[in-house]
Amino acid sequence: MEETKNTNENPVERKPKNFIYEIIDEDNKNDKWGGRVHTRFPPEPNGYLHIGHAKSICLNYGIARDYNGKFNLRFDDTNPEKEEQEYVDSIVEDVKWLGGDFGDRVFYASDYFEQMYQWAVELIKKGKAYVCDLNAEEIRASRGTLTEQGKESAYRNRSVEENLDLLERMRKGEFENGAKTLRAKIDMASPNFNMRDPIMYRIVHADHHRQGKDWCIYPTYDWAHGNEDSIEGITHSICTLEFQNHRPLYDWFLDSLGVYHPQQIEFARLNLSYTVMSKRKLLQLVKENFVDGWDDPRMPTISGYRRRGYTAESIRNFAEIIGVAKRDALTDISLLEFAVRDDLNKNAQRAMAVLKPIKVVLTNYEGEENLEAVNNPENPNAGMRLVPFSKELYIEENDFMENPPKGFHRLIPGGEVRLRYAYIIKCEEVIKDDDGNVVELRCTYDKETKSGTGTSTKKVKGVIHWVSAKDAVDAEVRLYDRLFVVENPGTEEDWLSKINPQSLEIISNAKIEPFIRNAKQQDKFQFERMGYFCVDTKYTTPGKLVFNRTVTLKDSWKK
RNA sequence: AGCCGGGUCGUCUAAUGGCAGGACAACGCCCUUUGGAGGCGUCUGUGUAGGUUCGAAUCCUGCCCCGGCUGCCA
Repeated sequence: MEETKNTNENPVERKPKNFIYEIIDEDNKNDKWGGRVHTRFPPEPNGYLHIGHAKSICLNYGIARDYNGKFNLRFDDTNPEKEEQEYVDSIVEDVKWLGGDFGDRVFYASDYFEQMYQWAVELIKKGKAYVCDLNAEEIRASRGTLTEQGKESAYRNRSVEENLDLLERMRKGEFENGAKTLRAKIDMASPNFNMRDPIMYRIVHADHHRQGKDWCIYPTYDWAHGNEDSIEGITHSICTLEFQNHRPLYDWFLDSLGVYHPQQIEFARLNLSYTVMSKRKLLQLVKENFVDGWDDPRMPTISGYRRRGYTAESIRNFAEIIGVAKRDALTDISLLEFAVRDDLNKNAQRAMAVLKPIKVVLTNYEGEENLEAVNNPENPNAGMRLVPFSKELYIEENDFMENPPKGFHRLIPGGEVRLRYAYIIKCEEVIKDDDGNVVELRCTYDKETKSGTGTSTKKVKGVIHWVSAKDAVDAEVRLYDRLFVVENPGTEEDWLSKINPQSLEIISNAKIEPFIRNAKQQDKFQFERMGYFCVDTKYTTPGKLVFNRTVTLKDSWKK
């Protein structure tokens, strides 16, 4: 996202990325906004941002960047009962991390409350709004149904003076929660429910995380949102499909006020297979401890992916890959995994780590030596490192099979395999405990086969990783799997029962080559043949390294 | 049932009256001291029935299917 080059290129000449770019190109051609492009990302601070928000951030920020426009971060904080400063802080951090550059343009809907109030007064004066005494249940009952029109409120035709007086007293706190509302006077017969005299203000005696006790009436989304966009001079107000039915109301408020009127455009929200995306459900996973907080590496939150080892770059690329359209979609999680593998493959330092160790003793090897290993075959500039080698090693438990299936070309009794960057070894003896478990392999090495010397013509099919037993660093490794066992858990009645009981496996005795000792939080590695891993930010301590598996390597070996 | 929106490979997305293309996934081959990466290749699609047209994914009509809407949430 940070590239700003090619900004001289005329956007109209460029192939539009999606239907929203087409709209903007058209607007610019017609000089609709005087060439301005100004977008915004308007989260409510009632939870942490998830990957669906990332799509929206990339879209909105990307548009501003591509058209040399502006991008606002705006907190839509109109509901004091659900919003908290903790969420504000996390959102700021996540948007920045993703690369959504809002500069100093952080805004709060709550800062516009006075302006919105004045506009409400204007609407009353124009005869387009009224104070209604009906309670929630009465309003619901009078709204009608899908096929029947609603009934007009008995309070609909109060005088302007009475409405003005009542609204002022609502603001002063003279009435209980829910006792009165301010409603737009539109059309109780409209086939669109949103136009059946929607509520503009409700009475909520609650402390607001920023405004404290200043207000006890709060604007509803429909009343507030267009006002916010108008005040900020937004040109294209991009939101998700479920707001399509609200667009006539968005337009009605702004037209009735006669103020600056941005254009609302809707696109399909992201749904990802094997995950839930609703904030309500994510909140429940956190509150009821199904996961270890909002940034649990199994969560589809931005902070969860970050902690898991996803890069901002890979999430941006993912957003680019999936595109933007208006049809509902369930995006396969493999697209996201591809994006992160693609990035990490090019950039992650390689290391050898044995997750489930089994001891190998080289009966004909004495002494020790340091062997050269490539840090990143995709990047020659990453250089080389030295890996200690000695008589006693660990290899991966499942790189040895006593009774291998056809096509298995790793270590078997009497068979040979190459140790990556080292020698070819032969398994001479299998040592078992009383229960018949393999506990040690006695092997011989062929000193003519040292890696890189070209002194051997011997060829083996298999190459396995290893670590020197006395040099290895112990670490905890956390292996994650998808959080749900069904493709679309969000649509399941009993979605909590679809949680994958094996979504986390903790390995406490992994053995890693010694340079890993200096790894810092969030450092990313490819453990060769095992996958991509990063140092966990929550459980790593000075004395103990904890790694999260970001994603596996693609493994084409099938049993 | 009323209104609004939407239906293109298994998945996501292009083609805006003129060769249905790309990516992911899958599969095969080549290469490989990561069963990774890379290279090459294969497979698979316009919901349906009509109409307009030299020509339709695209325009028109009917039907079918999917999503959203009856919060003082956003």
